[in-house]
Amino acid sequence: MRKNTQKRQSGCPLTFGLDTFGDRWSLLIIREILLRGHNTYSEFLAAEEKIATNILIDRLKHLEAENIIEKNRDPNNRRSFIYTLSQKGRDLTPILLEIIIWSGAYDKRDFALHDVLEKIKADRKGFEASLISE
Amino acid sequence: MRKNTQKRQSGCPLTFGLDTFGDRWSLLIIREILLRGHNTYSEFLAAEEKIATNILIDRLKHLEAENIIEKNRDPNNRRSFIYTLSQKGRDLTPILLEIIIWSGAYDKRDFALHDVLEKIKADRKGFEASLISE
DNA sequence: TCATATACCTTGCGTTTTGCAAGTCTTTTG
DNA sequence: CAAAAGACTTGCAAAACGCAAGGTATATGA
Repeated sequence: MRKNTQKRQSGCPLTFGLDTFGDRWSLLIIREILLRGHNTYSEFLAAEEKIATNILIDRLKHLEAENIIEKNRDPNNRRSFIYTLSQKGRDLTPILLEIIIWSGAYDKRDFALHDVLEKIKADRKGFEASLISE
Repeated sequence: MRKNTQKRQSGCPLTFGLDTFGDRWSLLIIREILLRGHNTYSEFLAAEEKIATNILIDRLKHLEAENIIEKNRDPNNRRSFIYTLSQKGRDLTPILLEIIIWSGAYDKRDFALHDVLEKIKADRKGFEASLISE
């Protein structure tokens, strides 16, 4: 497991953000929870980007340590855990939406989350508020 | 140099963004240009995060290949090159500002870019527009 | 109750990326 | 014309990543 991905302690808020969630996987996990309603380890594993199990568990632990996600037992299935976003995690919504908007403008292929982009275009503030408030 | 940091081709706009600028250094280079008016290799090297020379040149080439920055000779000093943001690069402004806002809320230490955060709080839209338009 | 499946991890190992130090090449300056 | 400035390049060790193969609980169906 990565050694806590050394924080650079530069005192810049951009650096702080990048050190906290700025790796190749953290925001994808947050996407799964925030925009797809996925909440379990196995749902995250099934995402189209195919995260490796050791990386996934490392990022889940890291995000939990940063108080961005919370881990609780599933009351209906004792094998399973439910990962949810904290307020700190939900407050990442504007960042995710801005990345989606930017990519929507410059990626001329694709489209997953097409519905999300449509919702953003239709009512950015309302959609954002619905995600941020619990 | 990294092998073009394989794009995951998942068709998700979030993935597209992360593949394009979502590493530990790209946004810091963009910060230097966008928020600090720094435009040269040696200015980037002098940033407080202490990027290594091989990583810096790799990211500059990558961002140039992605048409996010442009490289031109300094007309006043033929040793030097001037890196500037393209429109595509300036359009990353909202993402940077949202990260700064989030970190401003959750990083209870210190502060570089304190002036930037103040400007955002005072007039988010106006400040953002001034950065995005050339 | 016993085999099988589900869900969440851990471990080992080879590959890739990063970080550091040192060196090169060209242009400018005193 | 020697020294400095500016932009890289190279080599090597350390860290992070990615894959495949376990391992440990809990549930489920015969």
